[in-house]
This record gives sequence, structure tokens and C-alpha cells, in this order.
Amino acid sequence: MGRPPCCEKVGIKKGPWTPEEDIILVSYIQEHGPGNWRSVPTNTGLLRCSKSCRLRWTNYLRPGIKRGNFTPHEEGMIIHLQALLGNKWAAIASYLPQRTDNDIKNYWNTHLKKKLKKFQSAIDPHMASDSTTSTSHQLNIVSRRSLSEGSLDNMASHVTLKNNQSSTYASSTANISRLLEGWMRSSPTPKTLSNTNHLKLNASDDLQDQETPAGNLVSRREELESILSYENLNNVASWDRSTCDSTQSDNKLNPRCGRVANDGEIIHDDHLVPDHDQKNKQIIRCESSTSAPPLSFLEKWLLDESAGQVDDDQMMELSPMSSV
DNA sequence: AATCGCGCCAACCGCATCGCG
DNA sequence: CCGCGATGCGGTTGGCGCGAT
Repeated sequence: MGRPPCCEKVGIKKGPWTPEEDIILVSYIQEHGPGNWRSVPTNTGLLRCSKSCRLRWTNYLRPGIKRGNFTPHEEGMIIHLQALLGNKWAAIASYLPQRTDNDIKNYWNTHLKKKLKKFQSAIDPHMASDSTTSTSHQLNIVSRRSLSEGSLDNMASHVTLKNNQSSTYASSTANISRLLEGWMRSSPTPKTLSNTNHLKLNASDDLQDQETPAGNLVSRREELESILSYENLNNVASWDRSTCDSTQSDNKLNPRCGRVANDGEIIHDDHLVPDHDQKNKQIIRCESSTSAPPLSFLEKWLLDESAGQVDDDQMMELSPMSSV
């Protein structure tokens, strides 16, 4: 016999919430605070299961939720974070505090997937059907431009134009890197990167052994570019993402299973191959800092990339929200 | 005006994970 | 360490609205 449904109790109401139910729930939470959802239906008299109450609160009634259209910047962030983290909607949502994971998930499924398809067709018809080409990698290219230029639609037309200019474009990592490199040069906030070394497409590169230019910013950028490289992204896509579970509110996000020191510096645990070992999980999960935690590596990078495009309000949004 | 098809999104379902005794 | 209840998360569904025919 299978597991009984969560809300099998007779008399439990399902379906859309009424304004009256919303009011009851909100006033209860105002008084008692969110949490202890099990007791909410009993204490309020709501004929809803605890899950339903929690979902209604977190996805709809919670204060500070922004509804309506996603901005191009939000779009870019979602695409980029999705490429890095996969379908970890809660983790992605923590970087867009005004959006719920459900919202982001819906937006991804209804809008961004389609846009990606459109983009794939534009960038290379073969690529779109080539299962060996990492979707994450394509998305990273898209998202970085999207962050910089404002929208995915612009990106698709940009790439179409680029393809027309060069009929020899092929879905190779080299060409992809060239595309990315071209963008890096045209980035609104160019950085002093080593021209020869700033795209690393070999997953066997040992990051620890690389000589990096002085300055954390540059080394981190190189770090990320390595992460974003084709092979590494495939790795990221294939390993169990839970090993870098960023849903823990006090963890620093580190896409490559390193540790993030309090100053934001990445510390690699290269011996920690992604696996299901719980002990490793404990190590991989990054230590939380004390008050006013520093921006994570990824946040800094995102901020950096979109500099000049992001207004102050959006900047504020970049801090991962502590769980409610 | 009626019907159909489709897109969107709130909500559900079930598994995973956490936390406590 | 283990079991169990509570909570979190992500995939999926169903209903509503709207445009096309």
C-alpha cells in the first residue's frame, strides 16, 4: 500500500483561496509569526492543510512579494543562476528576495524555456538539437549578455546578426568561447584580465595551480570563467547539486564545491569530489559569517557584470534573503 | 455569439531533508 | 543512532482568462 496523501482528511478544502481565508491566515501570522504550520489550521479554524497554509503565505501573502513582469535584469539573473544551480528554485529565489521560488519556476517554465529555444535556433540550429552541447553553457552566454544588454530577445537578434556575419560559426567550444570573449571585451565594465588565460576550457585545469593576476576580483573572475567553461558546466550539470546545497540560508553559494572564507575568497577542496558522502557535504557547505555577511562569490560576480546596468534598488535585491 | 485552443499561474502532490526525542 | 513528525522543495496539474476562428 502506498503512502497516503498528505491532505486525505475529510473536510479539508482544496483549490483557490478566498479573501476571507487570506485574512484569517494573515491575521493569525501577524499575531503568531510564520512557522508551526501544523497548528495553523487548528488554531485558525481554516479548513486547509498545513502545507496549503504555508504555501499560500510564502507564495502570495508574505509581505514584500513583487508580482507582475520580471525585469530584464531579473530575467538575466534567473537564467544565469539556473545555469549554475539547475532547478534549485528556492536557491535562485534567495537571490531575488521579492520573488518566490514558485514565481521563478513558473516564469522559467512558461517564458524562459521558450526564449532559450528561440535563442538556440538563432545561435545555431545544430546546437539546438545537439544533446552533447551543454544547455547550461549556452545559457551562461545568454544570461551574461542578458544581464549586460537588457533582454534575451536582444541577445537572440544579436547572435543572429553575428551568424550572418560569419557563416563558419560552429557549435564548438572554441567558437563559443570566442563569442564569450567578444562579449567580455565589449562588457560595459572591462576588467584587466589576462587575455591569454581568461577562458579556460579544459576541465582538467587545476585552479589551484594557476597563476592568477594579483587581486581577488581578477582571480575570482577567472575562477568563474573556468566554472562557466563547457566541460565544467557539464560537470556541474551532472553532479549531485545537493552537495552544494545553497538552500541553507546561512550557506555561501559556491558553485564549484569550494569553501568560501569570510572575506569572500574561495578555498578549494579539490579532493572533495562531488558525491553523496554526507561527511563531505558537511565540509562543502560553507561556514556562515558573522553579522553583515560579505557578498558571495557569485553575487559579487553578478554585481560586477551588471555594473552600470543595475540601479540601486536592484543592487539591494542581490543580497540573499535570510529564510523566513 | 459560441467554441476552441493555448498560455499562465496558483495550488497540489509526493519525495527529500531537517530536527527533535 | 534511529524513528518519526514537521517542514521544505520541485515537478506537475487544473482551472481561468483571453485571443483566434
